[in-house]
Amino acid sequence: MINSEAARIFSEIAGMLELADENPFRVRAYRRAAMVVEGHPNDISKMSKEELKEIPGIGDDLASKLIEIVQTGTCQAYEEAKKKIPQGLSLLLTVPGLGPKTARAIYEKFRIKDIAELERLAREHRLKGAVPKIKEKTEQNILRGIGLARMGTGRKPIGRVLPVAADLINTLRATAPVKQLEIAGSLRRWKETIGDIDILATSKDPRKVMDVFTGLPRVKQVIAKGDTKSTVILPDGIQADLRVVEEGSFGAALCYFTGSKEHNIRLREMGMKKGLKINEYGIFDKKGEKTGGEKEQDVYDALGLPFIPPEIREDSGEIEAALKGILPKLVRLEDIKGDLHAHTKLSDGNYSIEEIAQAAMKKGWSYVAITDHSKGLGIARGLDEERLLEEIKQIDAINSKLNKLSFRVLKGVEVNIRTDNTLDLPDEILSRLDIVNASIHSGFRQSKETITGRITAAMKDPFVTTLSHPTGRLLGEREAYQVDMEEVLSTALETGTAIEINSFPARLDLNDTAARRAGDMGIPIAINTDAHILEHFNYMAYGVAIARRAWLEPKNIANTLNVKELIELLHKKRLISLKKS
DNA sequence: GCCGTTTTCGGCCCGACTGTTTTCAGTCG
Repeated sequence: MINSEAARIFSEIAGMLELADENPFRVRAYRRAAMVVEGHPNDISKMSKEELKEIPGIGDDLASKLIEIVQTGTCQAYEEAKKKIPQGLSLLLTVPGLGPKTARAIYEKFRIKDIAELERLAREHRLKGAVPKIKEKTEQNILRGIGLARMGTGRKPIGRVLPVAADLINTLRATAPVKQLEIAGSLRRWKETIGDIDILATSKDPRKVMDVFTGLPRVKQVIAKGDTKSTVILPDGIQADLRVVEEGSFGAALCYFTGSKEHNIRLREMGMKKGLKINEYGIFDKKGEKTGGEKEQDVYDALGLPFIPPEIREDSGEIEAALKGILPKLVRLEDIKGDLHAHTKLSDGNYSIEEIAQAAMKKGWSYVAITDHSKGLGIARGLDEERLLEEIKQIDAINSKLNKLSFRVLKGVEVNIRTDNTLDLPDEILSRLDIVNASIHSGFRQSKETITGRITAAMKDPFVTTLSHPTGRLLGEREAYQVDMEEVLSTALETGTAIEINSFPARLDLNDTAARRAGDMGIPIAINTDAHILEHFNYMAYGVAIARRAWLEPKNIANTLNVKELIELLHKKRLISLKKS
């Protein structure tokens, strides 16, 4: 995706300008541009200069640079900055706790080539004394920063962080003298990866809360401990911040610490124009009198805005929509009526069709699709024609038993898209199924054209109802395969094929930006769990969160429909192809 | 570098914590 590439270039330019001691506001302009380009729902390579300039934070100059990047893959300013700033110096910035000032001071003295060299210098205490303002403690901090960087304190998939955070919240609620306690930060916004856990609390005894927090047995390291704010490292290198505020400030602080930073800056700027000062302590009028801040809604009320759900606080149009009163009515977990992607023990799942049906009913759903793998996926004991026909019979039998319960098991398959563009099972079998999820499980390294060709060919099959995990990525494990998302989406629209948001925490595929694009185009989205064991049905919350981040409403989501409407929608393409032939 | 019914120039969010300092700079969020 060219957007993330352009964002990377801008972000690197920002870092290099900072090292060159450039105007900090110029640095900020590049940083802001990097974020808005990264999060922009449209493909920038398809936008004109005028359209680019419409994006907040992109002016004449940066619009030209974006065009340059689209056309040449890089831009003059980036290449020149790279020539000016030595690589060793840029590398220093990757160490947490080392900022531009210190990095430059160290570099000027030692001309470091890599991090290993920095580590050696710090370990041998050769920084202390040689570089101003570096003493023992700073050397230790540098070594710790290097360690953290190696451990990967980078962003982690939300699926790994959320359970840790939930556990932490429960413990604090039980053991610390807190009144209110909430998760804030990117976790509250359900970003797909999380940098650290932000927790906000109110308490009559903040110091005691700090003591309890930093003293928890699971805390591996205390990075900072103050009267109202502390930072610790938990197992797996997960960082957690806890902050205690006054009760009257809780709402303002919750808003502030939920972010995003860009969203907050917009709110503060709007406040300034109204003569209000908004910070984490509250809302203050011209005289400096506090006018609110106990509830999060106070902040939005002061600005004349409706409440904006945390998932869309990214300054990607939500403030404009709120001003116009056209915020989306985001889909909720309780809007979901069923799951269209689940595996039984006939392929690589662990439970029977009946057990899955029972678990789905317990969730309050009215249908579940059984979609075992097809034969090509030998490793998952994929089903051939014969075994699939047998499974269909079983489902028919179970449905006749369930008839009275107004619950339906849908007959389905997750059919492999083979490397030669064909599907793993013939149409005559697929035509007997309610749900046909097509997906790629091989040839991940093929060219963009080849993969895109395989996917679009599959969607042109009249019996394929859904494209599953469209990019094949596994967060933190495997990159997405190369695929022309724009072409995939337009083919989905033309053929009437739904696209999946796979809720598996390591997948979250489609991601939020692509899903938003798909929703804008009017493509039906299926939020599926891809369950292999019964507990996986709980992952639906992750998929719904991605859909919310993508601004999707119930009407965008196929599995908010009842079973009759659902089948009508997904089988429309079958009827059209019948008429043609 | 961006942005503007107060401005086309002069602003740009701002507070907590740490470490090296005797009053503050650097980093982070």
